[in-house]
Amino acid sequence: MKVTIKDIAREADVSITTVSLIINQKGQRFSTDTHAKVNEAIVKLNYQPHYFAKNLNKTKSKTIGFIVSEITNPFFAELAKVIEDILVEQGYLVLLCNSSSDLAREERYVDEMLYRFVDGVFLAGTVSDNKHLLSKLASRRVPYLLLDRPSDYSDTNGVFIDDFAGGMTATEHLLQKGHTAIGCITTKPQFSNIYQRSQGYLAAMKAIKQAPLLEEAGFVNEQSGYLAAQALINKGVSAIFACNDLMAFGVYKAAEEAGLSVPADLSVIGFDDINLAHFMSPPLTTITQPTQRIGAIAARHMLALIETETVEIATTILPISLKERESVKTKEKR
Amino acid sequence: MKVTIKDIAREADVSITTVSLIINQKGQRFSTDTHAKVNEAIVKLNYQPHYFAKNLNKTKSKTIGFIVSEITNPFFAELAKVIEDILVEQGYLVLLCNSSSDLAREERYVDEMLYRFVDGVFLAGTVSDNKHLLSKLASRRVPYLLLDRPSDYSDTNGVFIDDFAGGMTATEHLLQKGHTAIGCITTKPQFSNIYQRSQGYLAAMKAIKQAPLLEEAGFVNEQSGYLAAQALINKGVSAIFACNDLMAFGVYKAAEEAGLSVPADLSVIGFDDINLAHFMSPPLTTITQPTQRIGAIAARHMLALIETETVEIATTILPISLKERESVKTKEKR
DNA sequence: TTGAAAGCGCTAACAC
DNA sequence: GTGTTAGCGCTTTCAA
Repeated sequence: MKVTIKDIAREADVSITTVSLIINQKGQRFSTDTHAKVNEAIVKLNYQPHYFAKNLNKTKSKTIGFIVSEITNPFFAELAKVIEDILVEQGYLVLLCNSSSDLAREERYVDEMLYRFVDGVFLAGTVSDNKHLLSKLASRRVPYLLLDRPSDYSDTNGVFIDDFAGGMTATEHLLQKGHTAIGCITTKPQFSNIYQRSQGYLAAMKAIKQAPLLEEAGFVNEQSGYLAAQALINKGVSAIFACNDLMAFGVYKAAEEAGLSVPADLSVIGFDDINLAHFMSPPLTTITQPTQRIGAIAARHMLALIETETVEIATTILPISLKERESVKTKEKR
Repeated sequence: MKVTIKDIAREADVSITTVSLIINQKGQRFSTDTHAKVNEAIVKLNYQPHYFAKNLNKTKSKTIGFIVSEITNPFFAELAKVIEDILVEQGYLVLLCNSSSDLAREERYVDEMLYRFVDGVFLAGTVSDNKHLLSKLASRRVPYLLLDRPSDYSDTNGVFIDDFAGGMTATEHLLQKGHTAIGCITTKPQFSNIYQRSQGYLAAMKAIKQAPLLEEAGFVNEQSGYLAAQALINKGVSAIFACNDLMAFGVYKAAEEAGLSVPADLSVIGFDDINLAHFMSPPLTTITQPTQRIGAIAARHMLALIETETVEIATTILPISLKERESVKTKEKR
């Protein structure tokens, strides 16, 4: 059967307390000899601690939950990967769950995670109307960190970017290049951060008194972007700001089908700067999210929250930047 | 503090045995009245079972491990999503871990998963030289299922596709379209399934006595595909078979930089049929993996393995199909 | 129909 | 320096 601490104690001819303390690095007080005997027995019998027994009267598990709205969106996959790398390095295992932006499912995940005594949970791009869910976490005193999309309830720990500024930057870039008939593909206000990007667009358009051409996509994926782009193209835009890179893929497709060449006939700008943006034809000009930094800061912050046991509120907003590639061209005057 | 079974027993004025049995649907023998009392108490006190205590003398955890070689490859993200959807539906939680094709890391994950008493583990696209890892799983009698890439040790449960046939199909399609100078971007033999695709290519080329032009990419991503494509283009190919869709992105880029238009000057065919393939410019002709089916079969198989407690070996090989889009064009005779 | 009590493997307060 | 022992919350055997 399974080797237990008892077997080690018998083998090393000491008490189980001794073994337990030595295993948990709390055995300074024991003689070198005792240490040696115990360690030998552990190796000899190939002892492995028992997860459930070890944690029975603890509330931690060296496991961290990560709920993501859409794992097939490379932006989230890249972010999850960065964070997991750091956390694994620190001895944690990550329970990565895909919610498909379904609030009920997110709550279900939180329940399951709480049941399993996760040490903390990340919520990346999840539904923002999540008061109930967050209060569950809070009442169990489990630290959580929101990523990408803030909650509708302001006082939450999280790492975000300045979406509004990103939207403005993207739009201003297009404006600078001489475009005026600029369309923007946004989404429902519920996807608050993405919606903010289009608010930035609106602000930039308003600043120079240009009429905005906003199109609301159903989801924030390629297909939605494609459909919305068709509508915008019909309205005669010369440039489109897609509120994420995935939707920009859809814009490229709609342009091609309409016989429009990017960027000669239609300029396109995205948002996120996923790895693939560089490999699109033409390479996509986009707003870069500092994914590595977001991940690094988030992981460190989580570790701090877990280890210090303080559930302090701290929000980090990281700056974005414009990444110019080849999908935007100066609009020629006629 | 936490509400325990003891509190319920006191509240309902029965013994803890009674409560335990009723909670675990083993209380047929109790009176309706007793059932009612217990259930009321559970609701009233908002009782939640204690994960660690409940599992203390069990070897299951309603958690399933999923090790994936590269979560940022949409193919794996899509596959993981399909499987997770089914498993969650069945009451399991998935421990999704990204290994970046690092064997040591995969072993580490297996250890951690075993430590946490996962009910089973999926290995998707992981390193095939994994005898040691698999034997750990086997000796603990934890069912596992390989996906995408078989192990170098034949007798493993798994769901795969016919990679060799896929490679042949892709190549034959190019041949049929009149191409003869066909390059193929493969990878190291260690990535056995992807390598098999290029073996299919080689077989198809050999069958009509055409000299193959194989280029080995370092990794199986966009950048590697890009570099390999440059080399192939320099050799004057008129068509390229990229052994996965991600590499095809790199081919598109290399073509563009070389001033070649796809498919007019260069035909390209991929492998996997990720969602994005449809949105590339031009839409990528590729070999379709039946991701939904793979996932469904794998999930069902895993559930069966877990529930029947039999660790039977069964390998499923699913057929692939050619998905014609617009990246392949008939080669004109000069 | 119901309950008492042993025990799962480990931790930690306390005693020596 | 080291060991005894009482739990942690739950399941399960056995007795009533």
